[in-house]
Amino acid sequence: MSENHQLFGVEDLRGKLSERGYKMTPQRQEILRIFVEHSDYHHMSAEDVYAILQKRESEIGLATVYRALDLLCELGILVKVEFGDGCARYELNTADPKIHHHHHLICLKCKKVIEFEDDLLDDLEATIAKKSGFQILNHEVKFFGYCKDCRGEA
Amino acid sequence: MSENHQLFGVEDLRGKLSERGYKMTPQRQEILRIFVEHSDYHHMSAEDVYAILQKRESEIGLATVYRALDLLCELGILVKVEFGDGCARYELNTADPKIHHHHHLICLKCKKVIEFEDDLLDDLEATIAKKSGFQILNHEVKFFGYCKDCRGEA
DNA sequence: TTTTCTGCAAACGATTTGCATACAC
DNA sequence: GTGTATGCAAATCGTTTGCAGAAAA
Repeated sequence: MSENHQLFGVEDLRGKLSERGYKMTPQRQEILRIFVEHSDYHHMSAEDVYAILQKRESEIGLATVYRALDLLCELGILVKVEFGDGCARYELNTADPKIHHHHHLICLKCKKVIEFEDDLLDDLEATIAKKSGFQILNHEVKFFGYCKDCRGEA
Repeated sequence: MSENHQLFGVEDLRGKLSERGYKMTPQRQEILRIFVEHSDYHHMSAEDVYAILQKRESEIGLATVYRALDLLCELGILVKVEFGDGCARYELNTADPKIHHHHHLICLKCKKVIEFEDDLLDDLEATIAKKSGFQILNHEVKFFGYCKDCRGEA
């Protein structure tokens, strides 16, 4: 498990919060810490986070988890992702989105989600910006198909 | 409004259904027809489809709409897309997905969804297939940012 | 005739909200 | 002290499901 300061420190959080008139609370701190500590998992749902909190005998309620996740997204600390299974997941937004973008490979058979660390969308973004006048801040790419283990059976 | 035979005819539907042991029903036919007739809109939600049916004084229930949409996706006739607003949309899957892929540009301010007709992901798919052994059947790309009208105000 | 499909209403699960209290500033 | 945040429970909303009757094969 990584230390807090590696990815996102308490003071970074306090700063971003107060910038926008929000308050620092132990709940928000702890929920963010869960993402930092589990940064190897990627994408956790609100229920996942809540389950971890309960294992720690935390008193934090599910509604607070949802509110904190929303807020952390608004601050650009987390990113919301949806895989089409009816529940949203959240991941740490790494410092420079241009550098660390990754894609999700979703297996239609076993429902596994594989991360693919590579971006290669800069050209496409430039093309789109030029043709449409759209200012792109972020993107989300999902590939659907069969993973190595399932491709034979389908 | 286009004629049925241009995009997807009744007999195509009957064929795909019976291939897999499903039955042709007027409900399924009508729901598909709505997509063909509104192919200029793209992505309609179940509620959108239901609203159109009600305007036509159809007796088709919402549950049937959901079931038909699922089925049409399973048959590869429709494609399900999610924009993160908590309700799924569906679009006609054009005959050859390799040819007609498009991307969605989602404006963070006015929530408008703009279609961008261009793909350019073949190289990326090839790279992923080679590196990960994942067999890609389909992909979904969303870009988040500000549209031409909103980019000044943000 | 047999099986699948439909419509309705009830159930469901993820997320949001109202409210009184507790806490950060 | 003031305004925001919390926890709880209830409400909401999109979607799914159970069931009895209707329709396709």
